Amino acid sequence: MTELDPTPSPIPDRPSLDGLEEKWGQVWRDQGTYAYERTGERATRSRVFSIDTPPPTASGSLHMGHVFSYTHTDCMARYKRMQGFNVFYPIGWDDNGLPTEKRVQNYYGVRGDAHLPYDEGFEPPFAGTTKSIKAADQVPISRRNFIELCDELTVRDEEAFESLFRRLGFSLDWDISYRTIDEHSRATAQQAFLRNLARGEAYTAEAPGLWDVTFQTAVAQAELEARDYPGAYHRVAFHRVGEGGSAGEPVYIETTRPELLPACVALIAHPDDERYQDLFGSSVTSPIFGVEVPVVAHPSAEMDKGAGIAMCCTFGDLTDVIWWRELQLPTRSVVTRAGRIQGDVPEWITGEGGSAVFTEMAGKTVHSAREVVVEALRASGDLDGEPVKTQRKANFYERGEKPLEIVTSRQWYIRNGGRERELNEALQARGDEIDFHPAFMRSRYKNWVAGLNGDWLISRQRFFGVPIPVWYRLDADGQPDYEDPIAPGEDALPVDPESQAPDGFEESQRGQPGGFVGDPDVMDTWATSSLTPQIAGDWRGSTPGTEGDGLFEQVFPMDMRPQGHDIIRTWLFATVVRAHFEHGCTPWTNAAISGWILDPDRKKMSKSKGNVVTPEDVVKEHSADAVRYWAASSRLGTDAAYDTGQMKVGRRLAIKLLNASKFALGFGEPDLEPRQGLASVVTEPLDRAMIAALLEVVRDATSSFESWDYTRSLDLTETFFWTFCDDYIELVKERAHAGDASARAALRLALSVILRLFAPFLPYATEEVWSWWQEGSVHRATWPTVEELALRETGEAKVLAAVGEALSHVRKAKSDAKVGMRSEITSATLVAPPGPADHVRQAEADLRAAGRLTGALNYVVGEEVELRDVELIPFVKPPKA
RNA sequence: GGACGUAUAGCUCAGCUGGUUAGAGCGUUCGCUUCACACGCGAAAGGUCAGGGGUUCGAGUCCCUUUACGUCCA
Repeated sequence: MTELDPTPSPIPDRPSLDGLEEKWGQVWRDQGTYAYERTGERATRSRVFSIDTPPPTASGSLHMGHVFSYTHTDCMARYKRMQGFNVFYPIGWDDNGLPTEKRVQNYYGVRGDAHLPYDEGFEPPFAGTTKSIKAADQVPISRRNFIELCDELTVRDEEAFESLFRRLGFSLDWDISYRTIDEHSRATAQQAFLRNLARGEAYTAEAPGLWDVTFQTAVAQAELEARDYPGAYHRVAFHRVGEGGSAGEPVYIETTRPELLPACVALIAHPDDERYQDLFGSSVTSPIFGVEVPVVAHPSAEMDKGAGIAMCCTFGDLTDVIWWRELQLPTRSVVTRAGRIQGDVPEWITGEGGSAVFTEMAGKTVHSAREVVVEALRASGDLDGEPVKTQRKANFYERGEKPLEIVTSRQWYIRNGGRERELNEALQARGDEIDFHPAFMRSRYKNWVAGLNGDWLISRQRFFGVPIPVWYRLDADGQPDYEDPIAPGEDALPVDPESQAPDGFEESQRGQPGGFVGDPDVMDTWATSSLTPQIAGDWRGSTPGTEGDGLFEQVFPMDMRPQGHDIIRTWLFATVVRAHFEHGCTPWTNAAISGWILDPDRKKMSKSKGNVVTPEDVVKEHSADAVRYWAASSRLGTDAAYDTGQMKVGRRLAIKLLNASKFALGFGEPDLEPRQGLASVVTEPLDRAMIAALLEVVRDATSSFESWDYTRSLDLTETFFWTFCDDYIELVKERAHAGDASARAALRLALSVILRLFAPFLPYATEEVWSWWQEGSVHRATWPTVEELALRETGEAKVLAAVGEALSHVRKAKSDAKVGMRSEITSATLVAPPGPADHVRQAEADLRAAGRLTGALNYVVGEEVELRDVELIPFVKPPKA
């Protein structure tokens, strides 16, 4: 438990938010205020609230979206902590993968090249000193040098995040941290993979797949982005095989990719299409290249699009892959992994004319090759009309700039229900076991799972990632045996198959016939980050010094997964897949989905639009409590505008809390018998009424938090607080000043509760005020309960409301008369229904004091409350002495 | 084309299972140096609840439909 701060802080003369972040940040850090208790009676599943914190991409830029969603999580974490839970709130960094590689390339001006040897004393040409560098100017360095730079830069990037997160007061346990590239994460990811492999959930296959030519890596379905891409329809003539093999009647197809003509393996039309009935089963020849291909029927051909008949190439798009697989067509690839046409004339092109055109295309990019083919089609008369420009949808890697090609390669997959109905249904059903907040986010999950059309491709041909932990035996000819990979033992993890030899082999046998090779690939980032509960919770039980403390059983399945809705298809789904296979359950019971931050024009904030603000500056300008207030004012699942106005409101609220607290405490303590509770001396009707109203707030604010609606909790507390300041304090200040125990006790009782209700949202201001008169941290105090507000005689909340309304009419009278509030009212008549009138009478003395009603106050029964026949003496400021 | 969401005051948003005269904050206007706060206090103006239809004694709220916007998937 937290030790008390030994130095009491006196109430300052002029309370301020300045310096609170430094002051309390240090105290929380020193005292371990938010430390998870790994041992002891609270270290048990039922008393733990565990959070699967999103590991930010350290190489990415800090933006308001981080502030937004992490604040949401922190409010829940703080509430649960005050509810008595032992909160497991780790911090992780997602630093492996392509984003880091790209940043390292640009920052240092280098490029990884697996063929180069390690250079021990390598100094990069730049260090953040260049804005952008062309690929050609990047210095090629070895894989190991490259990884060293990745490590170096991510650590630096993480410091910037940590500094911001600490300043915002996120109650993370900084001692429980991981990086998705560190040894523990690599071992965990490899162990999970090897278990998937052993159970048959991971497999390798040689298959056509999406390939990014820029990054030279395979890409998964979840990383696709369909974008508009300019293209042109080319109407091209194929020919029926005529008498004696001569070119017969033309059959026109329309294609946006004529350069793939040499890769054509069939023409496809819909089986019901009247126009092509007589062609099905026959063959046609391709123009220029003269390759004979069959005309076949397939239901996914679109009758109403173009000519209704399409050419199937290996491979132009994902439809080609489906046709190729389902119709068992041959493979005739011509595009290489570099995105260029292969050099040799393929064996299926035999004619002289065709070979000549192909030779001209060889080595060219697909774009240039297209021009060659179009020119040849024009010359041969097989291009009908001119190309018609169009906008087509093309698949892009989400980080890439060129459309993806489809190439055949050997890759690793994890089953995810994209090819098996039963598994798909089981994973959809997992979605029903998770409470999504808001609930409609579940349909995003289900839509995605239901629409999967392939397994999860996890291998990447990159550098900075977790290596796929297997080796392959080489036969006598030096050919690898992919069917029976060699796996390391779990105790040996993590391994790097590129630098370590498998058991039973010597390093000298690497690449030798009869020896072995290591798998050169790394796993996709998601293949590691899908294991954040296992990594943070130490599933392997291998964190040094903590072996066997049973942490995983304390925290798993976790209570909460916070994240954005854009990564439901990736991070959320992938995590479910891993837990489903490994643990047979969902990884968490709740998924809290935050929205996005839009700029004030309702556009998504992004660097390219130049509308990004840096969170550090925002926090410095408005204060952490203010920025948190803005974030907490948006409910889960809703996008929010970046709104400095709302931050100013939060700042004013925090300052008001300081000032009002100082004032309320300044009246002094009530006289109490030893061990007498504050509640026992709250006897005046108005004081009891205020406590009764507060009791309702406690009840509703608590149930709101329980239903994950922290925004409502904040709103209820805030609304009460303003009434407390504007009406209640105004009404009782004279009585409290005079020493009345009921008022003084009520003020302190209410303040204690209000501070705790605000604590999850405004951790700095509440902690500051708490320190003026209470022991320990407000953040380890217990969440307020209805019981602690139980008075000897229960109050009637309506009394405060009625007196407040009467006071409001008094103010209006003065405001209408344009006189100051200090003006005295010598006579007035209050019109009110009997109920409210009676309520006002119960606290008439307080009303008189606050409203400076010195003379007669008459009551008249009426439907509407109003103040009539007001006689007042305008207050005149006495001349300065 | 499909799924999900949104539409309430000039702006940002509440309004939960249908029930007085639709609320808040910001902004605007007017006023007040009230012994915690001018980063303050008080007051006021401001809405055909996107359009249409239906259910109901009663609809911002439920149903149907149209429109617009957003996100995701084809």
